[in-house]
Amino acid sequence: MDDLNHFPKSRADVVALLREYGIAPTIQRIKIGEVLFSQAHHLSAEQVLEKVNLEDNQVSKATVYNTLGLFAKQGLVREVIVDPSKVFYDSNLTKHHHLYYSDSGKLEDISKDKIEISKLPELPNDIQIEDVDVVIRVHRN
Amino acid sequence: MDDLNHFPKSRADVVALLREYGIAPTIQRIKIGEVLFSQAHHLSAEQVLEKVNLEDNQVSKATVYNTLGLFAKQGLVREVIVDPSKVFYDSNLTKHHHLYYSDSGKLEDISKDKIEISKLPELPNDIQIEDVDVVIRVHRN
DNA sequence: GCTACAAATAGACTTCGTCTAAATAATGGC
DNA sequence: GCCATTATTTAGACGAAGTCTATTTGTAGC
Repeated sequence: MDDLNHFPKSRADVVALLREYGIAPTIQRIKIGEVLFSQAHHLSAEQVLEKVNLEDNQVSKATVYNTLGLFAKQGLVREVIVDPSKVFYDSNLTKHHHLYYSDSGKLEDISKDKIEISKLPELPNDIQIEDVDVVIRVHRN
Repeated sequence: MDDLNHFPKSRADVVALLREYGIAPTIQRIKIGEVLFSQAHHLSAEQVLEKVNLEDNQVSKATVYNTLGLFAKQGLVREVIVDPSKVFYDSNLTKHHHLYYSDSGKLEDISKDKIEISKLPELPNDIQIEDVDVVIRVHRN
């Protein structure tokens, strides 16, 4: 598999990425993908909606929400739940953790090698782990 | 300091707890405290509102939200942000982590000794760490 | 071009949470 | 105790994020 985390991605890259994750590439999905994968960042659904419709109203709210949900389900983006008021969609496909500024609402990545979890609990067999999220909540003095 | 985590707490216990955390014990705050500290659990604001007003309408919505916010600010309860649709208030005062079932929305505690974080990133001096939250997101097969 | 299914749409609606302005305690000074 | 001041509570309007429904549009196979 090629490097999944080069940014920005061309339209063709986005189409390939969608296919790779089993998602039929429609015009709207490609557009949303281009917004997400233009760089490694964290966008709320509302921000995606806004960015997608900068020129003209082209993608509806329902489609943005549906598409982000689909992307997340297929593992193409990661839902980051740190802000009580909205979900962030993270286009960084590599494993990593998060630093959240509760005063400003800003969200930053922490690379995987900066945090080490040396012990995890045992879980029943019928339970699937989706993710182990580490969030360091901070604020400025 | 006495054991902060015996449940259930009497009315007098709740009053003492509020005082200990610098919160003036009003009728409404005591009532909300009694609901929270009747056991170690995770309640949403709406659930607290409902439980507090089982008999009669006694505490308003605004007061419940204000009070939970105040309790959290003073460190009396912990806000747990794992569910995209609502905040949970955790009455377990000891350090611990969380197991979240994304299918059912159920939230469980994981005791501190089951997870070991052996390395954390260095952060600038002007930044205060509020919390290091570890959430294991799982679902049933 | 038909048929059948997948995807997108507008806009109403729900839910959680916040805000405002007014009423009701509680507190300190005397 | 009485007044002035401050803290707390309240009802209900409001806002933001996200969901739902019914309809329309697009697409694939034939």
